Amino acid sequence: MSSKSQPWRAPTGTHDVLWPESARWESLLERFSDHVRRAGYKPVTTPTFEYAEVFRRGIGDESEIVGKEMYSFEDRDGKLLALRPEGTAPVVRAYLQHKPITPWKVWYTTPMFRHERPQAGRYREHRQMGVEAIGSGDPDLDAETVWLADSFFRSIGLTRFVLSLNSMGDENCRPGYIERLRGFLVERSELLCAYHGARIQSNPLRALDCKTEECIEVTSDAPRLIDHLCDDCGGHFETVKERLATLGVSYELDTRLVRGFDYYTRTTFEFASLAIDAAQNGIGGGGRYDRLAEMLGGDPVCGIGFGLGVERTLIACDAEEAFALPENDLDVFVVDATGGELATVLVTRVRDAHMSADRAFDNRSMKAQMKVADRSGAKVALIVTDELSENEVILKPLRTGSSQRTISVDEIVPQLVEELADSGVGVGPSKIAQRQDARAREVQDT
RNA sequence: GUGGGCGUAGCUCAGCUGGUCAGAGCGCCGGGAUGUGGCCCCGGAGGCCGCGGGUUCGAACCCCGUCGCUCACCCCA
Repeated sequence: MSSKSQPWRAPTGTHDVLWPESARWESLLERFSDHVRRAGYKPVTTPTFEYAEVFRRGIGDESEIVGKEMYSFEDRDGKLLALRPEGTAPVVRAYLQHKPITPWKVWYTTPMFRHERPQAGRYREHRQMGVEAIGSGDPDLDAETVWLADSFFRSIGLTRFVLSLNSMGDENCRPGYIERLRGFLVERSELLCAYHGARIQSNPLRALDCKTEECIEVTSDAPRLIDHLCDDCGGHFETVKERLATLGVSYELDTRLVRGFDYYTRTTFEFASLAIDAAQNGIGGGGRYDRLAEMLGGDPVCGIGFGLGVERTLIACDAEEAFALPENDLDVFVVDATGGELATVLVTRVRDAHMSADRAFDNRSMKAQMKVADRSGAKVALIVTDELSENEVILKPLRTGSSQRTISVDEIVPQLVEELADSGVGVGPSKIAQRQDARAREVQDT
C-alpha cells in the first residue's frame, strides 16, 4: 500500500473472484448449463440494462427492489435505464419483442444488481443461474421446472436443503383471498409486529412471511391461500404435486411462502439451505408468472422459471463440504536453465500438440524454476541444462515415482503423450472426477 | 434506511492496565542440503499499526470524527 494514496478497492458489495475459487465458479456454471441443456433449454443473453420501466412494471412499484434497490440512471439521451436486478422480466420482454416458437425454454447465468446493504451471502452484484419457460401453462412444466432446480442442487452434492412449495392463485381467486386475509389481520393488528401491523392495507401477504414470534403466532390460524384457490388453480396445483411425487421430488408445502415480486401466480417455490449458518440461506427460488407479459404491455402468455444464486450455492457447498475446489493442474512445465530461448520453443511445441504447458520467466535459477514447476501442478517437467548436448532435454515426471530420462528434442511430443497417458492423458483430475460423476449419474438414472 | 463488531506485514493473527510494541506463523524472495522441485536448515524483503484531529512528557494501545470491512434487521439469490 502506498503512503501517498489508498489503492482502489472493488465497490461496496462487489467482489473479485480469484483462482482457485474462479475455477470452481466456472465448473459450477458448466454443470448448470449441462444440466438444463439436457432438459431442452437453450442459452439466452439479454442486455445488462433495460429500460427501468420494464422492471417497474414487472416486479412492481411497491416492491423493495424497485422502490429502493435498483441501480437506475439516465443515459445521455435522457432515457431512464436500470441495471438488471432480476432475470425474469428481461426474458419476458425479449419474448414479447421476438415472439419465438413456444414453449420457449431458455437458460442464463448472469449478474444481478441491487443496491442493498451487503451481508453474509448478500451482495450488490451477484450471479444467478436461471431458466425461463414461456408459452405453456401445463402443470407438467411446473413440475419439470421444480425438478430441474432440485436435481441440479443434488447433482453437485448438496443434500441439506429444503424445497418449499406454494400456490399464489391467480387474478380470479387471489384478490378475494387478500381481502379475507386483510379482514383477519385488521382484527388482530395490535398483535402483529410493528412493521407488518403498519402494512396490513398495502401488503397483507407479507405478514405471512414475517419471522417475528408475534406475526407467526397471529398468522398461524390465518386463512390460507391454498384453501381459497379457484377450481382452475386448485386443480393445477394438485397436478403439480402429483407430478412432483412421480418425479420423486420431496417438498414442504409452505402456505406462508410469499415471494417478493408482484408477477408471481400459481406455483411458487424456494430452496433454503439447512447447512448455511447465516441469515441469508435462500439458495434459489422461482415460480409461475402468467400475467407478467400483460403487465409489460404485451399479449398474455404464461411462463415459469427460477433463479439460483451462485454465491449462495457455493456457500452451501462449503458448508456441506461438497463441490471441492479444483487442484492446480498442468501437463508440462518447461525449466530452461540456459537462458530461455529454448523454453520459448518447447512450450509452444507442446501447446501446439494440444497439451497444456507453462514456463518460468525472468531467467531465474534452476532451483527457483523447479519450485515454480512443482507449484504449477504440472505432471511433467521438461528440463534444459548446459550439461546436455544440443538436441537433448530431460523429461522428468513430477507426480509419480518414475525416474527421469533424457530424450531427443524431436521426440518430445510422442514421449509426452506416452508419459501423460500413464497418468491420465492430459486430462486433469477435476475433469476425470466430473466424468466419473457423470457416469455415476447415468447409471443412477437408468 | 437502522443497529452491533472490527480495522497491525500478501494471508491468519499476538501486542497485558499508553513508555524498545512494531512481532509470530504461513506465503513470497535468496541460499544450503539434495543430479533438479516437494520435507528440512539458514538468511532476506515487506507495515509510518485505515485516515484525520485531540488528550499526554510520550499512543498501535485513551477520546472524537471520518472512511472501509463485517454481521444483523428489512428484503432477496
